[in-house]
Amino acid sequence: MKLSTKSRYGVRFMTALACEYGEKSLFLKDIAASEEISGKYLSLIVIPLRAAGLINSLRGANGGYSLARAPREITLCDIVEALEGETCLVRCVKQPSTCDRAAICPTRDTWSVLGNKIRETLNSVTIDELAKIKKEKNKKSATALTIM
Amino acid sequence: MKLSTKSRYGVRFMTALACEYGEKSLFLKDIAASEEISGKYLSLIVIPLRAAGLINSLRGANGGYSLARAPREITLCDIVEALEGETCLVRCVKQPSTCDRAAICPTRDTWSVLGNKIRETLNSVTIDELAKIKKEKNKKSATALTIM
DNA sequence: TTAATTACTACCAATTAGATAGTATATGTG
DNA sequence: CACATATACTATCTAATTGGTAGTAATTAA
Repeated sequence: MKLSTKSRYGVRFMTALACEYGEKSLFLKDIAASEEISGKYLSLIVIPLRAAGLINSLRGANGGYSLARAPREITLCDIVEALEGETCLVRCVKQPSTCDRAAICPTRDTWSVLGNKIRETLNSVTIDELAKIKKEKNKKSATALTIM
Repeated sequence: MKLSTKSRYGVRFMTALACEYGEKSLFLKDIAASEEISGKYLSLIVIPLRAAGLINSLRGANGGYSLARAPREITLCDIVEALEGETCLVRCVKQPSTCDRAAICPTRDTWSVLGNKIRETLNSVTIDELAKIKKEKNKKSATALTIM
């Protein structure tokens, strides 16, 4: 029941892109630097995000990444599912054939419901909101530094 | 985001006990046999359940396990937290000191909310309900066999 | 005393997580 | 065209976790 760093880094990457949506595309290395994440590692995380159609990328000099659609159209569920594979908690929920007890199992329904609720919650948060929070917090910490 | 077999086995163990609550205590090996779980492995899982005060145990001949309180007073959250340690998705939610970005982090609040919702959902299910479902399903599969 | 049961400790194999490294490929610019 | 710079891809590595086995100690009813 731990969220992998892959998902967390992915969300941070996407939020960074969301902050500049419509303005410009960003270099991976810059995001990695400002988020204090290994660039090489982040470059692996980015691949499934592109495969899922969440981001656009441009190679070569002055290339970079940008969101494939509006921040308010991208939820945490999109990101986590792209990176985590399936969000469902136990395999038997989606693939009953993998467990011959599926028909008798009293808990299977419960795991299914729980999985749905988790997806629901993840879907209720868009990176648009996260970007706003990020900008706000950045501003605050900036003025805090100024005062000091 | 996968639920460990430890948690799943633990829930099945507890549900089996709930089915006999007030009637008798059960031997671990019998539960292991009927649930098709390795007895040795299950005997490890049981330890934290006892430590959490969810079950009583009696050693020696005619010993066994029984629930420490009524099935409707035991939720999935009790079991999962006993076995999984903490249900929270990211460490920084409970221990902000482990991440020096906690104050600026825009996603931390989200993980916190998600964790609460998961706990809420887990808490909404008691093993009393699971025991009822289990008894029902067992009955059905029994009659199904008879018909055949 | 003995058989049966839980309690405890140690170990082990396979998988996954979290990276690092190097190379290939594309592209804007001089 | 050449070159600097960026993404794309593949391989590898280490540490932690997962899922499980094995053996022994302690307890208790008969």
